[in-house]
Amino acid sequence: MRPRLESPPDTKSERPLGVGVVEDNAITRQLLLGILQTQPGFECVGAWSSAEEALRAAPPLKPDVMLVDLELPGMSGEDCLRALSAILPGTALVVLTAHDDPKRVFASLSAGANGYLLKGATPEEIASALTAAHEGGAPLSPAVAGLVITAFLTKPPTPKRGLPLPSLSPRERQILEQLAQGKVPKEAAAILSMSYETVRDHLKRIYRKLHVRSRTEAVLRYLGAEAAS
Amino acid sequence: MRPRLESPPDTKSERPLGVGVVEDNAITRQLLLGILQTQPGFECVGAWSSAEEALRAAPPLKPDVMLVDLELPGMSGEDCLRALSAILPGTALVVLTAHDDPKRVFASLSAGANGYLLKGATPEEIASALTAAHEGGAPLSPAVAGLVITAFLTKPPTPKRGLPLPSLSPRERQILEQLAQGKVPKEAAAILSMSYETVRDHLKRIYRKLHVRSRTEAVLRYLGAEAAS
DNA sequence: TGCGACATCCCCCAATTGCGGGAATTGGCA
DNA sequence: TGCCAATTCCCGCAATTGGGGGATGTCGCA
Repeated sequence: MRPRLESPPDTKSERPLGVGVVEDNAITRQLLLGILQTQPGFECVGAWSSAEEALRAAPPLKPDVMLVDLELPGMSGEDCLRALSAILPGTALVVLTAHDDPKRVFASLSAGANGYLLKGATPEEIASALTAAHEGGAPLSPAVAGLVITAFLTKPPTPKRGLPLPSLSPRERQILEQLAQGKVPKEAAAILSMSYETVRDHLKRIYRKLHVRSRTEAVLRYLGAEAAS
Repeated sequence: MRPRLESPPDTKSERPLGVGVVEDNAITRQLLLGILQTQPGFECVGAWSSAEEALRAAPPLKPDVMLVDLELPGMSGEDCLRALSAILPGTALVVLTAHDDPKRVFASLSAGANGYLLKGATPEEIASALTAAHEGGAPLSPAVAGLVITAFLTKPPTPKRGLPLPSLSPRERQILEQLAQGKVPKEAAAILSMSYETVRDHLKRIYRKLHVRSRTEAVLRYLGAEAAS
């Protein structure tokens, strides 16, 4: 699990929030520093261009909040988050990245991120996100929150797949797996980075091999349900 | 998965967002209307003081977004959300309430809410939340997002779905049952002795109620709810 | 007596799906 | 080296699907 910031705010109000920044792009880093100076109530205690540097220098500074980019050279952003949350349990971690890839979002959140913002957030949004994170909240960009909610509401199907499913090639299995997640062929194509036509092609073969004639039936077979026919 | 809000923004950046408000407290309602007038790009198409009134008057107005309070006289806010999302599938629903009770948050989200704001949000936050919701995002107040994330990360095995197929009429269940057996709509119609058109008609309603957009997804939801217990 | 929920059926339309071809590439394997 | 399975993509076509309207009839409730 993940310790969502044990130490609530208690100290709030007066003293400015100590913020640490981990961002490899110099331009962006400067931009963030500028925002922190502009928005009232923040004080940048440090800015680093790599996870390694931040891990070395941040601990003694004990920032209240850290803004972490995910695209870092060397150690990955997720590993950086994991390490930071272990070393600085009282520090809120807010991811700021251009990606809204579900994988990275979930990886970051389970690595200890308290918030997740997409680049494009306004200075005001970044500021209130930092404050909210420090106060125990989880500031998420709407697009990211949508992913989390969807994932949250989409859990029912007992994941006991991996059953027999004879003669299905690995690629065919991957596609079936997506359909079993409720995706439509077009989405599956995008997710697996292949042409929509190719997915349709694999589907033809899947149907023949499983002796079914619709997506729904194929998924039922895949989930091990006993579909009549 | 809910495939939150299928219809992305048709890209209508110019036209102001049509907003509907459901809030029983007159003071708060006026306050919201004032905010909508102050913030650029919004146009209030209606404000109602109860779920019943909103359900009666809103449909023909087809608001782009609706701000819904949870504390309503008569029909509960959650039921109101469920009904609205069924009747106005293209309308984004944003909850605005003082409660951050996990139960209500989850009930609202699985009832079809696209966003969830806590009272105390600033006019700017409300405005950007409405826009984000209309664009397919899920604006959540940080405190609410924290609940969702925690719930998401704290449930490896039994997810515990929201509700066991909310408000499906008996006939609708029979049809879903057939589809879950692998039948195609035509066969289901024959088995249940009704017109193919009627089955299609029920399907439309089932999709709306379950927030899905394909037979496969509906069956997955059905099976997931069955596996409950 | 009117209203709302349910159920039944119909029409239309655009998009998707299922299914039949064809074709090129890759990597084993005999 | 030739064959084959797996993958990738495209074209076309008929049927199905998802969604938008309507319209009718029953039933229970106010």
